[in-house]
Amino acid sequence: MRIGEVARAAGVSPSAIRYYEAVGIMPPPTRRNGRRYYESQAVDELIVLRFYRTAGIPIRGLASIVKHRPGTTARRDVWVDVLNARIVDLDSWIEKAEQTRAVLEQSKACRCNGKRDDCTVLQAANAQNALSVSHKPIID
Amino acid sequence: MRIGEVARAAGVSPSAIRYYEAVGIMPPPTRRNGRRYYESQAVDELIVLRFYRTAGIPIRGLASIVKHRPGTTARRDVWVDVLNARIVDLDSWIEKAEQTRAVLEQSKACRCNGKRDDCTVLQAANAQNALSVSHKPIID
DNA sequence: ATACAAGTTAAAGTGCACTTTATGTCAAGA
DNA sequence: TCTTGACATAAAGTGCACTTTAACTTGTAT
Repeated sequence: MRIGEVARAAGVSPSAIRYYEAVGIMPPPTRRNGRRYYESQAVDELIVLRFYRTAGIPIRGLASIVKHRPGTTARRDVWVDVLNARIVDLDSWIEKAEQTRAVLEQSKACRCNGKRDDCTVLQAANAQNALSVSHKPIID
Repeated sequence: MRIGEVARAAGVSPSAIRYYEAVGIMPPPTRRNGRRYYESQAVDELIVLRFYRTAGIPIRGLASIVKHRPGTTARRDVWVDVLNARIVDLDSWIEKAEQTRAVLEQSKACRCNGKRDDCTVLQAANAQNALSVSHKPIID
């Protein structure tokens, strides 16, 4: 299969596939006349990659996760560790998002009309900012 | 107050304040000898801005939300609409994150050893990718 | 023979929200 | 007076994950 067909089958763009190859998370396929030719297995690899990306695992993290994936010369424990790390991140992110949602909801009730001490938004802001542990985006 | 003091009090950087002014979400303060001098109220404004940013509202969205904030010549309904929109976004994001977490958890059990049909990761990937509604990061 | 789709590369562009840098000005304390 | 720190600006840089562009080659159908 050539790159276009693989791309359609896996639901990613050809340029993304080339990019994945360039950064080392997809193995370079065989070439004929300069063109890339893939085994059908490559589609599965890309589907899994897309899954990990959708799950918010950054490209940097994928390098190690791809190496230790089941079905390769793998260390399952390494792979599971990476997944667990991501799950922990997701959990803390969800917690934070729920807090934020609550504060947002609460602040809608603000009727301060410019009076600082009546301002629910400002109170919420102070509360929220106080406990703001920095969180990076987990999913995009 | 000069910019440094305001920045410390609000927990943002001076350069961020200048940036907010440049993009129009902070009003330009008075100047003396070229320097910015702020009223103490500006600290509150910045705390609220920081709160909105932490809640994942992008700069673009802040322009309209700032204009209609309580205590200004505001239209409360516009402001509440923007907050509601963000809450809806957050909700769908949280739902997605929880799904992803579950799929990640489930895929840890994979024992496929290279056999395509036994691969829990691939199955999870297919399931997840099938329902992937595109979600932008809500919080950073 | 020729047109067209699909592939190739390197390099630059995108979007977001700032930060960093380079260069210069201003006010106050020793 | 001199130094220091805080401020000013414009422009470029950062990080991430690709995408887009420009210029070129290849395979296939008519």
